[in-house]
Amino acid sequence: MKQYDHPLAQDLQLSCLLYALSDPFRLEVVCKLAACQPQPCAPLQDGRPKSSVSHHFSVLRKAGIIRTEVVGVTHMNSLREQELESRFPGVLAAILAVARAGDVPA
Amino acid sequence: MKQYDHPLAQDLQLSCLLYALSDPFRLEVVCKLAACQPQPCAPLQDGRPKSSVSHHFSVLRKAGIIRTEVVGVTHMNSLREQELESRFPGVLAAILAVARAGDVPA
DNA sequence: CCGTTAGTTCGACTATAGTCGAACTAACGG
DNA sequence: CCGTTAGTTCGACTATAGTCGAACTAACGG
Repeated sequence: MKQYDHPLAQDLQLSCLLYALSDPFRLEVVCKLAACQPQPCAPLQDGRPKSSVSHHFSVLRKAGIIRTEVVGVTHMNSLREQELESRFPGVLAAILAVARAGDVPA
Repeated sequence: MKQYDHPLAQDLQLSCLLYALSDPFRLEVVCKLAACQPQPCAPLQDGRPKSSVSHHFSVLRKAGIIRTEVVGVTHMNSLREQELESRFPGVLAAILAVARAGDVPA
């Protein structure tokens, strides 16, 4: 399998970023990635079928939020933090801070 | 017409806020409001039919981003900046800063 | 009162996003 | 090679969001 295409930081759209993060599952994935990078998709599935998970990762990838690298048989995901920070200063950081704070486990 | 109901700051959801701002028209409305508050809906219509505009204002209202007060025959909208800042510190400010920077008129 | 202004609500339509099973693909491991 | 692991792609379905015209509503202004 070839490596993935990732959009250039300069081509990213704020609307797409916000949209991608407005889904609770995707936001959670991003939070978990922020806590532990890089990570394959599997541990983040949270009980969903692989095809759904794959869809969400693809949305995050197209929004420029994550980078996926094929390493052997696993696909390692990481956040494009520096690029996002230079393109959208403060945005991801503020969102992650709030999302983490809301993560109080019941 | 009665005044509107606005959700309490503590009940707001980050996902809803991000979702509301992920629509380019709504983001633009929020930017314009940030520049000039309070403002009625009419000057922000941007050529769309009233029913569409009303829908978008309602989404922003339900997400807790704007407050609408009925003043005579007009409905004055303003951002709930302080409340959003205390509920979601830094989020709106960062998004607005980026959105404004991208507002380079052609 | 009656017209006007400002915006909402309703309903029908369209488009898009998410969901998931099934078939597929790519690379590793023995 | 052949099975396994990890994830993608496809296609069908469902649900939700946005769009807009038409009818409505609330308050003002004369």
